[in-house]
This record gives sequence, structure tokens and C-alpha cells, in this order.
Amino acid sequence: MKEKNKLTKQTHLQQKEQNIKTTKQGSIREKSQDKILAAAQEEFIIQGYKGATVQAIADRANLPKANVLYYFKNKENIYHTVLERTLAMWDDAIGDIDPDHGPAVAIEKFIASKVQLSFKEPDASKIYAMEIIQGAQHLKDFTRTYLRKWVREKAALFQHWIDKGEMNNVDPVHLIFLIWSTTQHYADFDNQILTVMNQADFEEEDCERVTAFLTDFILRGCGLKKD
Amino acid sequence: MKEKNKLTKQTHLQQKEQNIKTTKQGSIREKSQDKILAAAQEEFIIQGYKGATVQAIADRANLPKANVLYYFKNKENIYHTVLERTLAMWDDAIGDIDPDHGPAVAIEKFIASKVQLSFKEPDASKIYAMEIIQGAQHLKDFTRTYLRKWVREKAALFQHWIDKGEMNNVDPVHLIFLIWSTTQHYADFDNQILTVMNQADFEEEDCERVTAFLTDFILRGCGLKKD
DNA sequence: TAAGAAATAAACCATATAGTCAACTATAAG
DNA sequence: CTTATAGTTGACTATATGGTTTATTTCTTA
Repeated sequence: MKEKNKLTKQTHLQQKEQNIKTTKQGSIREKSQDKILAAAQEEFIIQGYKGATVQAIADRANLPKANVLYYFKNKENIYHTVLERTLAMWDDAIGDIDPDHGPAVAIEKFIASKVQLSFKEPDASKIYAMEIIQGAQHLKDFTRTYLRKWVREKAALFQHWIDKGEMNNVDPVHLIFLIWSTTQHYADFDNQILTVMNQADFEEEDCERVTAFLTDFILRGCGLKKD
Repeated sequence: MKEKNKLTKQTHLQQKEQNIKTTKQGSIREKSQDKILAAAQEEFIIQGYKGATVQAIADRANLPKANVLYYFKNKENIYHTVLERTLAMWDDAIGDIDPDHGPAVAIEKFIASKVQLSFKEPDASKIYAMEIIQGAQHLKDFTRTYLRKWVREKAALFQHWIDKGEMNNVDPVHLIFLIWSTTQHYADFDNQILTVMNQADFEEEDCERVTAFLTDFILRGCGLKKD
């Protein structure tokens, strides 16, 4: 197709522009890799791992298939990289719960960052969800070590607040699951939610409304008031 | 159950293959079909639609591949049937919210049946979840018609109770999403939950504990007391 | 028991796809 | 200018898989 040629030239020009400023090699590499990973993420969601073909990923990234395999050894490699990126993003966005300001602030912040991530990067959440539903074949270690530890730490923190009478006596682990599931839902099931609400896309105010609703509801369930 | 014609649009496909021969001889047919569908459901979850091979389904069902294709026209057909069964099962289990006993009982019953289904038939929930995450390519009609209507009806009911001052002023639609997501979570993410809790399998008491936790927490969020 | 229907099974085919390769171009460095 | 390195690309291959065909066996029923 002629379209391919056009886009090749375009890439070529971009590369020239880049090299004027940055002598740093690999910028074109990074750019291509980013395009591939973004395309791959979408394909993996829509088609699943097996259903996502390298050709389709290449098409979506406007690159020839062989070029995709030049940057990533194989399909598995692409998938791994997508997963890693997702986890890194999650880790970055959620981070830690700050114990210094008490349960209300902690829960508020947790919900807010989780909802924002769901609305801003639903695809990341979807990839993760599918991976877990399918048995976490590529993430066994992650859940068994990192995630288990994370949940236990936070649960202990909640338990501490409960013992001090600063919040209701709710099971901390299930409380975490509850926050997790309600926030994640808006990413994973965005299609269904939008269809039910007869809306084409989410807007900024949807994110805010959901944050407000969940914060309000969950704080009340914990016997807390918004700070 | 009152109106049982709720899912007729979806189930009409099933009829097609049914009445070929409906003597007592169909028992072996039914048996084989059940085995195939059960096997297929597991394969579709673990491998995704494209990744699930007819051969693997056949192996899991202890049947030769040609035999599977003998009972179902093709792979797509198997998947459709699995999906239909899932929806029928849900429709049957969740049913309607009974408006006569007020919000507390309604929410209690809704949570209880949803949690039980999650623990009893997690695979059904998983198939559905993956289908929605992947864009509901096979369920577009279902969400746009049936589900949208269902949510609106129930939301109106909640709104009615809110207007009468029988429960807190929480957004009814998002309340439904909240109940939906928290209950569904225990099916879709059972792997992750079990890993985090360092448990091999769920037991009866887990189901009860979750039901109690969610009922308690959500009722409190709604400003209600357990009946 | 015999005819015919249902079920089982193996071999086969066309197609799709992951991954390889070798040839080519563009760019950087010396 | 020359050479080395990075990137690009179409063509090729081996294999897996959905689905068909055909042959054989088992079961139902009259």
C-alpha cells in the first residue's frame, strides 16, 4: 500500500528532527517500541494473547511486521513488556498509604488515586484483570510476594486504627478488596457502564463524581467522616 | 420468578439444535454436550477465545475432536452456547429485586445471591467478565437492551426509597455498580484473593463471611440496618 | 434381528501465523 | 570517502489449527 510509504517517510523525518537536538541513540528505538507497546496493549485486550497477531500489532503501530520482531524478540516478549509497564504504572500511581494522617485521609487518597488511574489508563487495568482472571500465568510471583505483602501491610495498618477505635471494626483485608474492586470496575467494565448509562465516553466530571460517591460511601461504611 | 421471557432474545439460538431428536436417546447427546461445554468454558477462560483450540476442548472432555464438531457446528457456536448458558444462569440466580420488603431486605437478598453465585460458579462470572473487558463483541445487544433496562428499573426503585426517606441519598446507579463489582470480584479474581490470603481454595465459611461483610458494610453505607 | 440413525474416529486440507533470513537503506564515526 | 552500525523490509518456512470428509462402530427401534 502507498500508505505505508507515506508513513515511512514521516517516520524518517521525525527521526531527522530528533537527531538535531539529541545525539542520543535509541530515541528512534524508544519511539518505535512505545508505538509497538501501545498497539500491542490494545490488541491484547481486544483479541487476547493468542488472538493478537504480530501482524495486527504491526498494522496498528504502522510498522511492518518484521520491524516489530526486530525490536522485540517474539510475541511473548512484547506481552511481558506490556505487563511490566502496567505494574510499574500501578506501583507508581498507587504507591503507599500514608499512615500519618489517620484512616480517613488514607482511604480518601487511596480511592482517589485508584479511580483516577481507572479513568486515565483503563487499558492497563484491563490487561491486568485479564491476566488475573486467566490464572495469572505470567504474574504468579507478583501476587505471591509483592501483592500479598502489600495487602498485609495495609491490613495491619487498618487493624491498628480499628484497635485504637478510630474506625469501625470491618475486616481490613476485605475492605481492601472492596476498595480495589469498586475502583477497578470503572476501568475493566467501562464498556458496560457506558452502555448502561447510555453515554459515549467518560468525561472529567464522571471521574470526580465516582470519586466523590465512593469516598463518601466507603468512609461511611468505615464509620468515618470526610476530613 | 415472574417474567421468564426476559432472555428470549438470547436463548432462541439454543432452540435451533435442540429438537433434532428428543426421545430419551438425547441423554447421551446432552451428556456429551454438557461435557463439551464445561470443558470449553474452562479452556476459554484459561486460553481466551482464540487460544482455546477445539482439540484442547475435546481432550478436556475426553472426546475426539471430530466428535466435538459433530455436536457443535464450530468453535464460535460453542462459545455462543457457553455465553448463553452463563446469562441464563445469572438471570435465574439473581432474578428480581422484590420491592415489597423495603431497601434493607432487597439489598441483603441481592448481595447474598450474587455472592453465592460468585463462589459457586466463578467460571461463569469469568467468562462474562472477559467478554465485557474485551468489548462485549458477542453481547452488545444484551447490555444495550436487557441490562440497561434492568439497571434503570432497580435504580428507580432505590430512588423511590430515597425519596421516601427510607435510605440515604446515594446515587442508585453507582450503588448498583458497587454491589455488582464487589460481589463479582470474588469470582473473577479468586486466584488473586486466594493467593493473597494464602489459601488453596474457598470454603463454605468464606462465602458466608464475605456475604456478612458486604451486607453489613453496604447497608451501613446506605444508612440502613440489617433486618 | 435387521435397518437405519447416532456416535466415534482417523485422515485430510486449506489457511493463518510466529518467527527467520537475507538484502537493502540510512546514518554515524573515523 | 569508507566502513560499521542501526533500522527497514518483503519473502519464505514450518507448524498449528479449524473444519471436512469418509469410514467404521454402537445404539435404537420396529
